[in-house]
Amino acid sequence: MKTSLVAVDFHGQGCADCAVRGFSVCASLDQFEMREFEQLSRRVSFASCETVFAQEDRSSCFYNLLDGVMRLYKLLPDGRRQIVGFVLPGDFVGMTTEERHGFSADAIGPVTVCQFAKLPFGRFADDKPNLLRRMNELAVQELNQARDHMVLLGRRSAEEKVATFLVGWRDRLVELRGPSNIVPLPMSRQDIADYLGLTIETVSRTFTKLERDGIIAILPGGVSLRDSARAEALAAA
Amino acid sequence: MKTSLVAVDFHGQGCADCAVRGFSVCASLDQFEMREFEQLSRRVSFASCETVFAQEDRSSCFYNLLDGVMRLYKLLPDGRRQIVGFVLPGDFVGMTTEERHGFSADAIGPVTVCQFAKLPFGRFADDKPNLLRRMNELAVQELNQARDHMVLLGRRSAEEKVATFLVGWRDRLVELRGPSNIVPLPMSRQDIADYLGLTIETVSRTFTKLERDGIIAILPGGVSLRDSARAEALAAA
DNA sequence: CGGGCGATTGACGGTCATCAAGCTGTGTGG
DNA sequence: CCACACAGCTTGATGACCGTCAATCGCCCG
Repeated sequence: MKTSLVAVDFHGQGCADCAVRGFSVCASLDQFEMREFEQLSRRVSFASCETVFAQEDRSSCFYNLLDGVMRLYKLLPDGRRQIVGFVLPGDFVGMTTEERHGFSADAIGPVTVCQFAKLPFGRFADDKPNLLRRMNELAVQELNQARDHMVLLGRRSAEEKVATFLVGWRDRLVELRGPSNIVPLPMSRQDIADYLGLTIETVSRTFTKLERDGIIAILPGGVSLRDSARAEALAAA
Repeated sequence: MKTSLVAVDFHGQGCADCAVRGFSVCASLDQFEMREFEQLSRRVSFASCETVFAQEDRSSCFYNLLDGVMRLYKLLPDGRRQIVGFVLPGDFVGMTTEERHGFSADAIGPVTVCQFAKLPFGRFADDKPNLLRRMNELAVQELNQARDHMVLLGRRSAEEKVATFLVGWRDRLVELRGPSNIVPLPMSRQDIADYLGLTIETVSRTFTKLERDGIIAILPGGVSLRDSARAEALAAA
């Protein structure tokens, strides 16, 4: 939970060769805007488990994940934790008009982000309807995911929760890296539990049940979807 | 669940005297933009329990609630329901870039909305950064609420859920109608249960428990927060 | 080899869901 | 005015699912 930076590059090393150029916010910018935008950004790396920002921090920056995985979570005063999302490369994080973030973000494994100071970013975006529309699009998309997750948390059984998570996580990785039924799980069982509103023991038991039923195979660092049709059925149910 | 319109007024009867003028999307518009905007909108009323739009409908309109209360919900194929939010006057609903809404909205009691066709609205907004920013603001606000609700659904006990709901609902009504610890509850127990991820029986039992403990008094059509400090403590916990 | 951490498994219990009455208030019709 | 019906809510009895507590396993790394 230290928050020291591990590496800093002022003004990135060019957006042109950025891995997430095509599908993040910046996709909405033209060549010239891009050049200007580049000046606002800064590449920053974090080591595994470092906190990128915390719930109570003043929200002075936005982040665009370039590499690695992050978890976003909220803590109750007594320490209960709810993970509200996992972040993959290309995802835009921290957008808010509030004074403080309202949730924390930390690195699951080493992470590189593209960081923007909120104020100059705001000034830059102010007269760029295409960028504003793109940000709207992203916010609405996240809102839809959030609502889907509410259904999961409020109305689904442990088995459905785990299956839904695995299928959803696979689908996100497929978008990013191409089709495969091998699903790497960089996050811990505790993270999965806190994402699904379960305990670590229930997650573990459910994994083994799914394995016994021939739906998945548990591998070191992930699972394989042996019977993705049945997994998807559980997820849809 | 009929969806017939009850009353229609083409081009509203003026935004100038609109009850929610001050705090909805339109707050970001100047006099001249407003005049143009007025032409895009249309006042529509719905009777109690009518569906304003359904999950699978093509998302052709946005809505601004003028009067009444609505519930937004998602249904699983087997009929389980999760209410993802209650809508009060001034709230903006239906914003999406997707083809279909993804959730349903229906009236709890009679309702009046200000309706916009998506396409002309989009064209109108396209070159109005102030409006786009305002929409961003609203989307981000909703996203924050959604995340708070995830914590509630995933990590809180029945008693905390109910207390949090009552306090939160009171606070929203206070914003709208001024301070009071009388909390009208236009929605049914079933609605509350589906919002909190509980059953109707658990909600009912929890209400009576809170009453026995002197925290609330159950009134016809609502409750009174007798000991709002303790209610808030439960909600914060 | 031994320490340590994360994951798994087992035994047990509590919270909340389920099933089933009963209650209350409101509207209807005689 | 009362009987009746009906819908929404409350209450009770029971049990399942999942949380809790605790022991063990497996693996990595010193």
